[in-house]
Amino acid sequence: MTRTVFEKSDVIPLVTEVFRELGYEGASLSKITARTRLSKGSLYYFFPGGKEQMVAEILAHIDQWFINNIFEPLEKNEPRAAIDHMWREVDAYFQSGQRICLLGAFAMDGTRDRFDTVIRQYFMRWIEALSTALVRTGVSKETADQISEETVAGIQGGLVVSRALNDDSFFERTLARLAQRLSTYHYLN
Amino acid sequence: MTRTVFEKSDVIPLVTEVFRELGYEGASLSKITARTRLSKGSLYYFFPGGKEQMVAEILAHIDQWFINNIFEPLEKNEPRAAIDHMWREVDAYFQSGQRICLLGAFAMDGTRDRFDTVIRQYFMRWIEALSTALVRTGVSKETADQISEETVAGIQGGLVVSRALNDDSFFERTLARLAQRLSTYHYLN
DNA sequence: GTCTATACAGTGATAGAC
DNA sequence: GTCTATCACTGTATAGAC
Repeated sequence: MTRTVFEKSDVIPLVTEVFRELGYEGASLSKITARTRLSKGSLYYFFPGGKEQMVAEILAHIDQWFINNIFEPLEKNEPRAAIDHMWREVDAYFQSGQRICLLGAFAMDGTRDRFDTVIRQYFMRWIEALSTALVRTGVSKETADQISEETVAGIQGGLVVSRALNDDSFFERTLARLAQRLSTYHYLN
Repeated sequence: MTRTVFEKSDVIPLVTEVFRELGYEGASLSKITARTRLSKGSLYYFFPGGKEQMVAEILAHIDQWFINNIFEPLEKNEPRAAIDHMWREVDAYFQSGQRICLLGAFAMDGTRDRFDTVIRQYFMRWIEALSTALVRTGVSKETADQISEETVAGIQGGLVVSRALNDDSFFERTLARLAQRLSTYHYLN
């Protein structure tokens, strides 16, 4: 009889996948226990606040990952390199479209109201960080804002349609087109 | 004491709004009865198959609306006029971003598996209908497919981010940019 | 075609043993 | 830090009166 002992940092990725697959309301405690192999007791040990706390911590965790791996590089590093880096990270993170964006998905249903602030901040910072990088390549603020909005929305749309069609190649093509278009702006400068 | 008597065609739009706001799992029968002012008894009279049947009929209804108002015009009418018409209808239908796309939202969670076929067909037909119209303006098949994928994904992404930011103007800007970009293709021909 | 009453499974959450 | 047992409540669905 094996007994696995976890700490919270092990648990979060496990629970995250369940919410990603089933959504906030769809991820019932029994579904979560079944898929994580953790009992309700253990779950409430880590998250005394229940589902709401789980998701709050999951979203904070995802947000932090994007800050570290995408937003801050865009804000601070050499902009063209940071943009290239963003495309690689985005493709890897979303597993070529097989993984959805939890913050985007939660924006679409009643869950949004609960996690309003994190969701808004995440998208605002992504758009602003990308715009900042573009401005540093010499693109005008107005153009940079426009193309950043278009790019971030394009990624989300790619995830939606790719999943709707059940076709990973759709997401790949979308990323390639967006990256191509973005580069036509910053290569000019 | 007033008593309102409905037929199914009256009920579907009412129920649709509830699923749009709350998602499949979030829209419990008690939430639906509260918001539509119809009792469970009445609901099961119209939809003996329960929630699953409700959503199946809702999605079929939405799909049919898009076929009549957007897809068939794109496939049959003068292409540039049909594309202009599409932009107006899309903006009106999604109420400038305040209304989400149910088929897109359902693609993002566990609901997708239940309504797999309708969801896939809807997006495939939209992309193909738009591509067909573009080809008829003289754009090459390859370019038309590309720009159609980009446009449909862009609309979905606009809805996601607009709602995430809680900012209708984001959706409006997204539509304007996509329409502008699309026109640069078919105006050339 | 409307409704209320009811069944009973599944829900989030807690207590307490190990 | 793990678990099972149990709680009150909400979930979907049905029956039957009007």
